[in-house]
Amino acid sequence: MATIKEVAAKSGLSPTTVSRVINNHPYVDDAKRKKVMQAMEDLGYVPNSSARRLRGQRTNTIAVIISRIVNPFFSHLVDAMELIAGEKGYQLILCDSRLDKDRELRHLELLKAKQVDGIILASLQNEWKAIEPFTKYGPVISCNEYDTNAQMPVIRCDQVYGGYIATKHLIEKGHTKIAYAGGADRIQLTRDRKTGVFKALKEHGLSIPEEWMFPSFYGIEDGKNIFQRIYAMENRPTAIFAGGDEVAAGIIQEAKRFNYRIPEDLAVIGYDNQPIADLINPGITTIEQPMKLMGTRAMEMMVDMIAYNRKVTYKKEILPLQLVVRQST
Amino acid sequence: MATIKEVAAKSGLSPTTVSRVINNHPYVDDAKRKKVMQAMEDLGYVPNSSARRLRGQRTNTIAVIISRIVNPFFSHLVDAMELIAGEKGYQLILCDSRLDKDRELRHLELLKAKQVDGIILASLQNEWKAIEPFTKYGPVISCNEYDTNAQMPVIRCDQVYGGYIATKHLIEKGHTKIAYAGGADRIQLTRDRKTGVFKALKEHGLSIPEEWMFPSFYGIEDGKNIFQRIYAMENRPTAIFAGGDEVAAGIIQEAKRFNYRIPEDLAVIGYDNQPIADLINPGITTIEQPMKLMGTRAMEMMVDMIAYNRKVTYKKEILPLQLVVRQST
DNA sequence: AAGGAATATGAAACGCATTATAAATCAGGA
DNA sequence: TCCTGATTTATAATGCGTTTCATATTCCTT
Repeated sequence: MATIKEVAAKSGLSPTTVSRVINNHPYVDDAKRKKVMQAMEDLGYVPNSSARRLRGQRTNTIAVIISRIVNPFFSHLVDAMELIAGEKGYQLILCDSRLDKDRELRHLELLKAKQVDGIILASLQNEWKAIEPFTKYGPVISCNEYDTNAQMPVIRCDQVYGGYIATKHLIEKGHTKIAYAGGADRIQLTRDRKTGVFKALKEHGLSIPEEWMFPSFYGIEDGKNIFQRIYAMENRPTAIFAGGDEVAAGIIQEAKRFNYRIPEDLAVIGYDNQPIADLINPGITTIEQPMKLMGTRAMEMMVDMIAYNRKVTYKKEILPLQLVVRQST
Repeated sequence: MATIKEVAAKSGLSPTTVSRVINNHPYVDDAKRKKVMQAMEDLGYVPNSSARRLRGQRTNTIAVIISRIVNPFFSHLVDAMELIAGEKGYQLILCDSRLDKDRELRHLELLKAKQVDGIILASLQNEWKAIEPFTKYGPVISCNEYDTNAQMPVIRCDQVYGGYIATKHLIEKGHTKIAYAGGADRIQLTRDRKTGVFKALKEHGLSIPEEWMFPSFYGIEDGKNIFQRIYAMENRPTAIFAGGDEVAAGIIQEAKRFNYRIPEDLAVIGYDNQPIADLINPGITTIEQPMKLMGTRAMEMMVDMIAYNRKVTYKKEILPLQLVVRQST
């Protein structure tokens, strides 16, 4: 309600001086500083954010685009980002692409309108070609998801390695009949995981028959379906690599319903190490992704890029992945 | 980069006309409208959001304050809000109070600085007295959480009823030795649930010894602790009301580790009907809260209040709760 | 004591789009 | 033909802090 002018009038000083007080500039007489503070207090004055943004060409706001906030993986990622953003004095705009290309692009427009200082992409439905034009309006970095030929900084994990150690673990447990249930192949992250899986298999002279490949499956229901399909087979796998703990959980739940023993009849390995992995019985052996760390680093990097006017040329940061062994394998 | 002036120059018209084109005002010659559109296209012009905010005194941004985004209850709530906000042309700022009073108040400051048009409070760590001063700066409504003597609109569920039907269910299953694990009593929602619990008990001449009251427990770990404490007792309850599915899940997991049979040795009822409730074994009997609906209605109400300049005097909206029976009772 | 740096303050310009006001043009009615 | 009202466009004011520039003091330094 009150403006800087009114504060100036009330304290008998100019708007300039009031502004100096607000922004902790030096060169303000102590007595006058106190007068201004008193006037601000009396009027309940708070600087208008829109005016500051317009003048300062900064919004102190960062957008994060994820694909599904109800996925615990993303909520943990966002949780870490929100914490750091707050510490650094930024607001966080939450944008959910809902796995939709156009929604994702619409959210990127925030940068053009200078409504945010930067965007963290933890959803990557579009190709680099579609995203690249936005990068000239401000910093854009990707987090978790990635695209090798994209020219943007990225914080992610080594998915090839993740697929590799998961499969290696199954092989070491004596399995040779391994099935694969991953996400869509159009996503590089998924492709890389698959590469890791096959790398491990190859090293041991193994492979996966077409019948045991289940692409594009995500949720618990999908997991249940997968088990149904396996159950109907004549030649069944003895182990399965699932590209997510939710899918793994679905497989396990359904398997139990059919009195299939886990891991004796079917070993299941998940991915992400989400809370459910430790909750269901048997616990899911899985690949832990450092979501907190990823969110933290991504936000820190973004804040740095904004501060240094994106002259910082971070390339990429690859965070560690590790196997968490529970009872499902 | 480009401003409205440059567009005006390029199209040989005034900023006013360009503005009219942008805002679809009538009274613009068709030929000129096209010229302007062409110029905007050529320059890749997008109106500066900060300038529009300053001039229009509107931000098209709404903040939602929740207490813990990693709690599936809140992520579903936020998911619904984000969807509606997007449909109505608003951005959503995510604020996590992390169960901290001061953090919550700091987030409320967004309204004073006119950084948002309104705030949805799905976290309520502060008393009405502390929140009330903010309401004169813009619409504030509460969602899920509430405070009966707060003078603000609210979208919530009938928690007394929830506690009542949950407990009634346990009693109908033949239990008389019922324990209670809720949240902090300083939260009205929790107090009301407790009131419902005791109402049902009283109707059957039952009560809960002090020893079986576990206040202020929230997560899975808390649930595990609670079981430990029960297990160490001489006189153990045969059923427990947990104020959240996570706590219920923790209790169940730990109980299983000690070969306690659920529900034979200990019946457990949760609250929220979160995904885990259906995932773990045995499935958790719980009280379903309509999170999607709550989020949707809260956002719709907020948008309406902003549109009608909060002359709308919505009072409160109470949404249905219902018992979902699974195997844990 | 004189010159220069450091300190202190205000007037005015600026960031960028919207809007109020004014003015010009044109159609239709008396 | 003159007047009224609808249509079209432009100039200037506005929203509200921050920053530049100019000016005035005070404090050192040699």
